[in-house]
Amino acid sequence: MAQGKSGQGSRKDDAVEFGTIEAGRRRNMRQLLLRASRIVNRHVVEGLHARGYADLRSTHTTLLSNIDLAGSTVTTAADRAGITKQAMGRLATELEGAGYIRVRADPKDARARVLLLTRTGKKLMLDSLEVMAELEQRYAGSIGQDRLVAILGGLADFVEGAEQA
Amino acid sequence: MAQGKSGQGSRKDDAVEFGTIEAGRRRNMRQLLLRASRIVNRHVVEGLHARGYADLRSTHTTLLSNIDLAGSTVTTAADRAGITKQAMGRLATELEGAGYIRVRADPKDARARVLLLTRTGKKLMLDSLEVMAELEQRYAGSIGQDRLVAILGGLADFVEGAEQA
DNA sequence: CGAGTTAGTAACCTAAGCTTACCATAAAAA
DNA sequence: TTTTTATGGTAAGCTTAGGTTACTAACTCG
Repeated sequence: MAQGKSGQGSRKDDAVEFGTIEAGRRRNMRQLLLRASRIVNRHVVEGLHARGYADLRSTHTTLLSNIDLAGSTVTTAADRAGITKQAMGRLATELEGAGYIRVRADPKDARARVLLLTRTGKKLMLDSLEVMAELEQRYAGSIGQDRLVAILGGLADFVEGAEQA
Repeated sequence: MAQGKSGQGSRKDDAVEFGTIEAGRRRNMRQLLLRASRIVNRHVVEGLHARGYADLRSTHTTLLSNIDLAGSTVTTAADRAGITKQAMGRLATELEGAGYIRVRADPKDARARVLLLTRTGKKLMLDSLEVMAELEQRYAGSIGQDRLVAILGGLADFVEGAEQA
């Protein structure tokens, strides 16, 4: 609960210590992450649309960036992406319907369905990599390459560290 | 995760250049931000619940961390938070119903509604600041204080820079 | 004073994921 | 070889967090 410091406000209603509030208000980690990811998501969608992928949403890249060229199962991709297999399965259905991936049976496991890129899907993959690369360049130009790298590296470690805990 | 580029690169279907894909696949900014913010959100909720605020969701701190102690209007808080006033208005309704804030008419503007913390709300504010402080300490312990600071500072500049563009 | 702007609300929509429940197959145990 | 348990996947529905459109009431400025 509250930190038991002494100095307090004069009015009854203010009988709570507030020395630290303004400090805490600045750069709230939760809010920064939220806003940053909204910004990036918006930019990714814009970039994709600008390249003619009108039917794609940014989350579709979650599948793309988590399958191997040789093909990956739904569960594997989901694990890598850090989402449930149901969520990944839905992405797969959508991308399959749009012709970007095709789904093959796994010869070693009749339960598994292997996702792999079609020709169109590979083009999409390249384009989406390009979108991200352009965005990162733009961001680097704005806040500095070194700081961007620091963010990405730090975030990667953070995510990795926090997810096994 | 390796699965190098050496697969079946010779088939017709693979006639697209893929040299850069593996590189792009690592540490995707969009995905990192998304996962990191999910993690932090979850931790915030856990921390709040652990302190007895069972009825709160993490987004409620979006209001808390964007109003002044002297009171702020819905629109001001929304602007600071980077969300619409409708969204902030809803948060205000919820927090008012739960007794954490109270809403007063603005003497200078009959349209405006000023949000300010109740006694309980101030306690909540302190507790939520404490939650964040603890989390940040925990994160600093995991990835290092300096890297955490770099992330927060970098993100703050990123958000600021990107939002006016 | 009237035109346009701003604070706020209401109703509905969207995105992205999660939970619970279930089936079919595979792998481990008995 | 059965039985049991774990795993890949799907389905249906829920949750979170926010946005869009549309509107009212009040403010501001020429």
